[in-house]
Amino acid sequence: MNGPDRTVVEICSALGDDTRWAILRRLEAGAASASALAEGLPVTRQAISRHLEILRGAGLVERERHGRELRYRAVGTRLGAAANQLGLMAAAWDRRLELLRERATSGTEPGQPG
Amino acid sequence: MNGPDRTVVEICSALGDDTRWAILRRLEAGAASASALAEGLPVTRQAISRHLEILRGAGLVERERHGRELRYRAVGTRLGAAANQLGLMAAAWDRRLELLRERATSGTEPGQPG
DNA sequence: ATTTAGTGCAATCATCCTGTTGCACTTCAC
DNA sequence: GTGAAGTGCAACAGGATGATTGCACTAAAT
Repeated sequence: MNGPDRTVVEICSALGDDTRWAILRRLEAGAASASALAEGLPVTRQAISRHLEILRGAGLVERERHGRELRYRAVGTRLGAAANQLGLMAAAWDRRLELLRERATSGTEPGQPG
Repeated sequence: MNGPDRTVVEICSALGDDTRWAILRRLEAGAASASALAEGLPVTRQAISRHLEILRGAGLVERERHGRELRYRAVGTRLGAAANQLGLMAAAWDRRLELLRERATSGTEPGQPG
């Protein structure tokens, strides 16, 4: 658990917005174009298009031409990897806390290194 | 996979910032106060204090009095739950894509519902 | 060729976020 | 009590972000 991948920060940043979650929820029901998404959300097509670019940059979404429209679909690969990494990190944090408690029980004070 | 928990969005938002990652990385090496953290990071103590409040609001960090100082430590419980949820979501997305490919192979076009 | 649907790009605006400085308050040490 | 360390709160500046409008471009349908 050295440092967080750049990708993870990017994914988290992308998932830190309500509108983007709304978009992803729509995409869970099937691929859709920016215009189609705009008809069900309280923002303009251009705003959604921008959000989709961010999601695509984070690897959460891919697009595909279908005639004159671009259909976006949610892709789980990157998100799965990020989730795994976060899970490991969380486990490490909890493990650390357990170790501290064990040492506390054995009477040794675990001061700050540095 | 109905909708994302409010907590997950908050956690993602909290993890979408580089300074906060830097703080968490420090906390992985041991609990520390805002002032102590400020000595190793290129931002002021007040800025760090604000970040710590955000991390605390997301449940990624807890604090504890030690004399006149407040020591913060990373807690994995919430993050673990969020990671799990994200992992399930990612798996669902990939599963959806597989289903589409299966149907495509059997000749049926999976148009958009709606 | 004209119309229509879908998209992209640029400029603009309001808002939020991050970081700063400055000051007041508490608490430990002397 | 005095000084120093640690913290909290408030006001402010700068930059990033989310959303809008307006216009131009491409591709399918008539």
